[in-house]
Amino acid sequence: MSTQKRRERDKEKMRRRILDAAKQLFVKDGFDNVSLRRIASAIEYSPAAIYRYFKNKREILSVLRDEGFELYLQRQAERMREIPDPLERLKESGKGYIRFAMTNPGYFRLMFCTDCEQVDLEGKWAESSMRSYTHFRSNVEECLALGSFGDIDADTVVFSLWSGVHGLAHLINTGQVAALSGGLDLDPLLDRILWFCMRPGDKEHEK
Amino acid sequence: MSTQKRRERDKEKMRRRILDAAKQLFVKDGFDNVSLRRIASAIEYSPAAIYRYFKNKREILSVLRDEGFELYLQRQAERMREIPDPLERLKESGKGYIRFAMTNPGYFRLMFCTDCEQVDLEGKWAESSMRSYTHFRSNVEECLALGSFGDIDADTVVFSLWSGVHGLAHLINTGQVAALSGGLDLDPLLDRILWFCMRPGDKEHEK
DNA sequence: TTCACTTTGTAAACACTGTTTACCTTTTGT
DNA sequence: ACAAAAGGTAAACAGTGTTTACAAAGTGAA
Repeated sequence: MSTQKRRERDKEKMRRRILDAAKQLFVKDGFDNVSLRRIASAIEYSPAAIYRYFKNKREILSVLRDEGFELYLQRQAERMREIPDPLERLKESGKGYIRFAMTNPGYFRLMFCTDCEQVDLEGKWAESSMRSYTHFRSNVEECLALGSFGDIDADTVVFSLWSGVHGLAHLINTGQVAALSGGLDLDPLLDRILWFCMRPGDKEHEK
Repeated sequence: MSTQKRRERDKEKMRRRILDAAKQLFVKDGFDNVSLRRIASAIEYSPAAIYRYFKNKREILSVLRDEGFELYLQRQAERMREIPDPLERLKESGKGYIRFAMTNPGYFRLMFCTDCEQVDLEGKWAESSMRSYTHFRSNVEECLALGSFGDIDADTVVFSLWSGVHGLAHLINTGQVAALSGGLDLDPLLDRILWFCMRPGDKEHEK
């Protein structure tokens, strides 16, 4: 009867325990520096037990990544609802991306910096990240409709801004900005960078 | 007498053999997926032999990274010498960066995507990458002197452009652009992106 | 209750990893 | 000729992800 449902709940509970333990460790020490034995001992089970719930270590990463995107997307969406102006909203979402990378460096790396192969189990690059991308893209298209960037196609703007924000986050994350900016106050610099990336373009396409 | 010098040359030759084998493997399969035993068997020595020439695996990476930067810098410098206009030169160096990332994905990751900790042996983030940065920065400053980006500080432009180009390279490298651009012709898109990133800014600082 | 069957957990093994140790041979400078 | 140093290695150490064989417990039906 309901035995089966209870067992399914139990199974889900166990998966959660594994995911929580793994997330904590991955975020702290990085995917490659966490062994299954450490995850196992964190939840006080044997290493082999984990394989009853996940087919391998990569699948754990994959699920965590998806959950992370879901959470990130939700928080982002909340904040963005309060900003009616598309361009202002675009800037703010860029700031959110950077803020996320700085406050959760481990999680950021998990979500945005692991290559497709490493996480991709069934040949489809997680669709949660796809949804994040779609949100961003429609925001850009709003701006374009208002003429914020002049006469230019969406793809160019989308990938330019995405690259800019992502690259900045990545450079901060790997410690390269800190190594080269030389004790500069980072926060106002970030604002200026975002402002620069999203500065208005020419109304006329040259040449 | 000259015995000592010959021995030093021999030692250097052996280091080269190790570096060459390691580079080939690292570039093909990634740092973490290459074992010392594979490097060792590639040069037909025992694994332990390598430790007579490098203190550990990370040091091999560190040296390769440095050499890579040296080479990259040299090639870049050659090309750039032929372009007198600073802004045009800046765009071209961005293209060089992307081209490098696309034609040598493994090497790109080795050089630009390994975090400081992983390669940093003596607490100093390799100075060869620093020189690359200095080159780029002075190019930006030339452009600023000509008013190419309006009235704005160097740091903002430097980090904006660096982020943009680096981020794009990284997104291409991890397969995310391919996954999302959906069969678009990449090459002309790249041109448009670079053109967009380096579009002229306002002459007047708003607000 | 008894019985087959599935589920859940584990110890042990497998084939790896980076690195260190002890030891041997060869080369060196005196 | 001889002590010292250098170059190379097999074996071991402690670790990795994963699989296997097996035991215990829970389940549903006779």
